[in-house]
Amino acid sequence: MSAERRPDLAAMLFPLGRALVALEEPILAEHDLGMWAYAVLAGLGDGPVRTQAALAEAIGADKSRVIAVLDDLQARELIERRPDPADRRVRLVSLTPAGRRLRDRVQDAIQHAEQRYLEVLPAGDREAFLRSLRTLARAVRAGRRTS
Amino acid sequence: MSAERRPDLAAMLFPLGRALVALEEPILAEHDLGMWAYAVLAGLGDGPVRTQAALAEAIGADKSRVIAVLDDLQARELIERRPDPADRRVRLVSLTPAGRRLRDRVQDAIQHAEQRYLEVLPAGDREAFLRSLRTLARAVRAGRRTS
DNA sequence: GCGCATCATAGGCTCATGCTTACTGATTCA
DNA sequence: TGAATCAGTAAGCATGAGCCTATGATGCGC
Repeated sequence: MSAERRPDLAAMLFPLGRALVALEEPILAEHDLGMWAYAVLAGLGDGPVRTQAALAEAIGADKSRVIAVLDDLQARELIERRPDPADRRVRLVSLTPAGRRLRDRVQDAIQHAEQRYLEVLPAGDREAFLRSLRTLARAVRAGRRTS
Repeated sequence: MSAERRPDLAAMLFPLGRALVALEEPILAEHDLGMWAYAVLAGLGDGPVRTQAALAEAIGADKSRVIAVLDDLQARELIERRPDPADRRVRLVSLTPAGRRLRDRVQDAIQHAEQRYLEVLPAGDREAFLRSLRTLARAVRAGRRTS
């Protein structure tokens, strides 16, 4: 047991991630949302409003790539983009009520679908798994900042 | 607690995966290995020999994309590619002793680096997390086959 | 007021990926 | 024997991601 030969983390995480994304795709397609669009909606949920560059970085997207997504979401009245009265260089991005509703609906559907995967885990492990994932995700975000 | 608002699994898995890959890259570069090359070396470890198409599918790569990788690994005498005497259409791919040594060395280095991430988890959760990951990764592989 | 930094935006460039087609040699089956 | 199938190989194409630069508008320190 000294040298437990487990597969590398990345070797297990990536197929899992791909499978999860494949799970999300049909759900997002139903609501005419792309991955990035959904990432924006979900990312806006955490904080109330923010600046666009920060939003892009928060969801791990390229600054220039997010703009087209925001344009589309704005045209569909799912988000609002207003110039900050305090600093008119930045745009305050916020969810509209419709955007909030859509995000909730999609997120519910996705998390319901995810249950199918989580069900293969014993209840105790499932708890610990989700807790660990959140801890690690937070650590990654923190690491990005300091490095 | 009825509606626990956790982030979607994919939203946590993907940044983690990216961070893990970023962790591996410098280690692989030290040994002149690309991601796919390492995936092949690691993938060959499980079974003793196999057919190329099966290998490609096992590591989630495209059949045509793997060939160049195999060519390179073979040129460096890390793998062996021999026609199967039983069915001369297929090539039996196997690690050479040098290939096995390299894979072990790299895998040790990678898993050592991964510890830095796992350390943020309490010991009990870490166990459950790794166990869950393996279970889920297996479930994904199984799901790919049946669907 | 002037120069420098910052934000949003736009465009382009490169690369890896996934997908597709075609060709060759080998096998299997009718 | 002949036809269909299959593994490996090679090449091409479309897509999307990351990255880098430029521009216009604004804010801030000097």
